[in-house]
Amino acid sequence: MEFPKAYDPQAVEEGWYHRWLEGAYFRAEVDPDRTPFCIVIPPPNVTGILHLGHALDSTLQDILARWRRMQGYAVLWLPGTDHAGIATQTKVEEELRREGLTRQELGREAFLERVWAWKERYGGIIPRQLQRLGASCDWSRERFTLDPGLSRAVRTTFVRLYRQGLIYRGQRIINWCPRCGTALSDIEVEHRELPGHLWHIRYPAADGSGEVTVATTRPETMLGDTAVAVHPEDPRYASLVGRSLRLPLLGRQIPVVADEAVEREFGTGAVKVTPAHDPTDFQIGERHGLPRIVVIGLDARMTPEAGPFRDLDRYEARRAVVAELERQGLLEEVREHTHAVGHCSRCGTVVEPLVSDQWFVRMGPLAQPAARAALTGQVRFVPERFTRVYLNWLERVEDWCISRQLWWGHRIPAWYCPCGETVVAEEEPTRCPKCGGTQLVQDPDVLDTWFSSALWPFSTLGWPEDTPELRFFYPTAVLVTGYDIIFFWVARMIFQALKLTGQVPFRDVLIHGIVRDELGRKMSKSLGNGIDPAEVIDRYGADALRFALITGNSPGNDLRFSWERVEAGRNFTNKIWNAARFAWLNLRDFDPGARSEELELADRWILSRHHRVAAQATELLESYELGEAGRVLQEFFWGELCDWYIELVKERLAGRAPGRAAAQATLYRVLEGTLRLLHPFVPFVTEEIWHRLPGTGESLTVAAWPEGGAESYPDALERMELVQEVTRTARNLRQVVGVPPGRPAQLYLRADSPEVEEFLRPGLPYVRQLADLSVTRFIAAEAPPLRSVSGRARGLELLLPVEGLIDVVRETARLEREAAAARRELERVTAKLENPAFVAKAPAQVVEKERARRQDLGERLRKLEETLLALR
RNA sequence: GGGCGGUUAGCUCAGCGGGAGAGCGCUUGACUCACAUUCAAGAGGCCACAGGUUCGAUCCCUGUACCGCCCA
Repeated sequence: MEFPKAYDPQAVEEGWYHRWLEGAYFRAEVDPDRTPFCIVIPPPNVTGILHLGHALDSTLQDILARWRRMQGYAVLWLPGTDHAGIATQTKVEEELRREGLTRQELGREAFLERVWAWKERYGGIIPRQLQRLGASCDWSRERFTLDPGLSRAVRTTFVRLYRQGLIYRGQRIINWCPRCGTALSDIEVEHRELPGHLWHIRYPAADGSGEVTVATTRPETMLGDTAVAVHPEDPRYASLVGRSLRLPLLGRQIPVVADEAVEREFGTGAVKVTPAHDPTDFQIGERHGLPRIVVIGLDARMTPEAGPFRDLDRYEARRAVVAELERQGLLEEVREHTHAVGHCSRCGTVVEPLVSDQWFVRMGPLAQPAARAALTGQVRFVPERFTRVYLNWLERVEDWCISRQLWWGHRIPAWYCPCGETVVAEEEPTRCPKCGGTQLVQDPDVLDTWFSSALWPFSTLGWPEDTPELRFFYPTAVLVTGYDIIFFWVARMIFQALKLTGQVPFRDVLIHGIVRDELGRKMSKSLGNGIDPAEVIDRYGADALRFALITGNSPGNDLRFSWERVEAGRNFTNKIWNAARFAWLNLRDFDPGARSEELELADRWILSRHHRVAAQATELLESYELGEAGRVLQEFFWGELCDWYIELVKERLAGRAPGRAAAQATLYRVLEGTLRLLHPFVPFVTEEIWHRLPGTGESLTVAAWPEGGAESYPDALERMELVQEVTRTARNLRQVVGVPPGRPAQLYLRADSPEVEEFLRPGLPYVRQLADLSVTRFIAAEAPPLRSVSGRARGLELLLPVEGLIDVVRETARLEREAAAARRELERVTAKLENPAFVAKAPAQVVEKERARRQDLGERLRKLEETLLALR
């Protein structure tokens, strides 16, 4: 077998994914003997492509899934996509437009065939990209929101909620996107602050006695005014309430009403009321029984109700209305004014609030239990602060408009009879239950895509059937998603689950931030700053991308993408590869089954560290601190296993020092165990390496997770810490003196006490080896001074003899810097210890630590001053 | 207007009651028999500001400033 010097992800990733699929390691089975662990993927848009946000989201899920799988849970990570009503339909309509066609010309049936064909063509992209990322989904259970089973779940839900009065059809104000030609829910509207104007318009009294000035940002809607409202406690207008005004331009009489919704400070304190075109006005209209006059149509043009302004576009109408008011002297003033304007979150068009007949979900009765589930901890948000975001939304949520004037989606299961009867049923009714007529016509609209997504955690498991999967895997363990869809999706899943299954859909919700570009901007199509995960994988490998995405940021915060981080990830995978290569070269004659000989200090140290790190990683994963877990493992692998242990065992493995077999056994155990710990984070490189080691099994994906904690040698940990400190100081002295690399140096040690000397003694060969020293020798405290440079480690002094002259000036400066630092520290520590409150109240352990520090600092300072004196 | 997050090394970010950390960048040295996608040594920080709690605050509390996000 070959073991190239550099890791080449291209050469192994695809092959491993295939073998994982062949081995069916990701296949989830209902197994009552094991604990279930289920994650449903947030279904991406079926015809979309994977972006870095998905890559982050999926990596987090994959880490959890792989980790739990290794722990022995029955893991189901269920993949799938949603039909993304507006987005997909829009794409296909664009394609039609290029052919000079519209969907209306094509007709509903033929159009839907086109969309399905489109879905077949592009629907496989995302799953393939997830596979490249290494996602350990159970593809045999892949779902699509328009699958028959999931469609049935949608119909069942609709009918059930309708019968309970939780779904109704009614005339309410909705957000209309004139470009998409459909109603939108409140959260599909993005409010953007835009500069505009505040027009002050005079409305004369009907009887000619005076006038009222109203302020508005949308003068064109005045054509639909059916009242003017003032605050009931506003003394300025108290006498006006109940009187009539004459609406300018159209001349109809409208009343002045008093309503608490009016803000007295805004404009003049009197507002025009257009119930058909403003949500607040709609509510005022409801309270006062005002008529609703629709003056802006679905095409964003003025309706015949607008009289002389009919057929004008809404913005043309605005200009025309303002011009006419001005001509008639009714425009009192115009002020600059910025205000929030709603835009379609899908296409960016300014939405038009207007009254129309739509289907709604009554939110009051559903929101309350959903809030309680979070308050009682049945659903737990991680990080916790997102609970508030969720609760605040539920508190003030309005009824949810679920009908869309689209063709691509779940058709609303409601049929209308000419007799006026509405039939809501799961299956198409043959005749009207009221009049027996057969002229039933189905509602032409479809449901909001999120209506089906809201059922995802249980519809994918077979609901409304009582399937074994549903019974075993539901409620799911954790949902992983971005904070940007807490309202759209998370909240809706929770209230639907509680209503329909009587259970929460998941116990935990792990929220992450969004991935931004290198400049911190949101990635978007219009900016063209998106980065294709496939390109990153091509260049650096999936493991490098995964590692870059999950380290260096904290849960719930946004993450800035950077190629540098990916490069660092790639370097890490290469480091893992090469450490394994070293092991492989040195384990050719190793028998994992053989009894190992006695371990020495370094072996006991690295084993202790390994177990401690395993325990730490497990804890961090349990608390969803995946990035921190990854960081801890990287730090251990690189900073301890490679930089210290492997360097140390080189002598033994090469036969230049005794204890080769123990070194082999330890290296093998620690490396093999750490590969397991790293596998959820970087699955490809670890799997590839694992199979190159002797005595390993079928696949790392199903190898047991090392829980850690077992084997620990506290003395080895402490001793190695001192070895490291002495080594570092010795290396520093070498550098200071300018001993050329490769030329062994001599080092003398002067311990503060015999205990320190004894403690360090077993580690001395390590120091010699690592700092490239020919001799290390303890000398007595009173030994005559040497011509040397000195440094200090805890409890002892290091002396590196100098041949010839040393640069007295430089050395003096260096030592003075050190002495100054030591003095500062000593003062701080002394002040602390002289504070009786500290000694009395701080934990004994802390006080003891400070005392030891004072001791050591005092010693250090004394030695430094001695040396400085000698130099002068 | 309400809420949330951020302000820590040149850059990007971790840490969050007891000696300020990482990656990248920078300086110096080394192609040392796993790795130059590397190794060793080093420079660099009143942890935004002002109060408070505490024996002790980068960390907890209150407020201020600036940046960003969400909701109205």
